[in-house]
Amino acid sequence: MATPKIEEFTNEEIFLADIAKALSHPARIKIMKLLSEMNACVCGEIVNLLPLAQATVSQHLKELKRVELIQGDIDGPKVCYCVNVNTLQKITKDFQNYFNNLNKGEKISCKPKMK
Amino acid sequence: MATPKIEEFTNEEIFLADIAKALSHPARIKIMKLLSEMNACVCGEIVNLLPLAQATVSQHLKELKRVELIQGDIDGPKVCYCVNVNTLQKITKDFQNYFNNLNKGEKISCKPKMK
DNA sequence: ATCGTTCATCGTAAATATACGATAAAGAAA
DNA sequence: TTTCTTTATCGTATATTTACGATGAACGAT
Repeated sequence: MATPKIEEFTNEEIFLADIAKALSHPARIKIMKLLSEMNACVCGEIVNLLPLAQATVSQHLKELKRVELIQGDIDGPKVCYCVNVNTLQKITKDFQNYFNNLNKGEKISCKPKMK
Repeated sequence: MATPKIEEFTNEEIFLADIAKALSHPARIKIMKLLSEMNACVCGEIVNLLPLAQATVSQHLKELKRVELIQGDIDGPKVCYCVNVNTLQKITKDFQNYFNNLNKGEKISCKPKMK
């Protein structure tokens, strides 16, 4: 046993996984797209653009807010959502980095007889 | 109700979400990193580099295999895993595209008085 | 043939995620 | 005020995920 069993994940690994989790549902992928196309959008409009009930969409918005990918601005009885530009730029950079590093490997694949 | 309720998600939305799901756990983020750094790696080595039991790691490897981010080559009693370069290149491009489009918006944030 | 190693799968427990109707809260409109 | 609209939250059902020990299958070594 040359390599000692590792004890924890790094903060970076946890962070990237958490962002990936926030984007791991088609509804949330779409909400991000919608908000960036429309710059901002009230909740009700988003609900109409998704094949889901209002309560469910509200949950998905909450998950995106959790990682600060979006923010909501209360506007009378409505809530206007928009992309959080700071977070978006950070994760864009972080994932570009991550993918770039993944692509750096020598790409010597094992024999391709897949299990 | 100007916008008719949408019925389904697009294949692209489903695909991106599915890849994000495959990367939504620190162990799987790390496995991809390890495999790309080492080019290839037998399962047992991966188990030693993660704070998880062998059965659990095997499950995570299965999830990465499901979306074809990695492949396994049976080598006697061992299994040698490596990154699937084709898939990696595809998703790198797809996510770069997705993030680029997200960043294209006019970035007029709603008033930042958050909920 | 038997044994040890390696890894996937099974069984299972606990936690988390997804979905929706119902309700509550908050403001606009009457 | 009363009512309507909008949205978050509650309650709840179901499904999926995560984790691990135990077992089984495949192979190399003895």
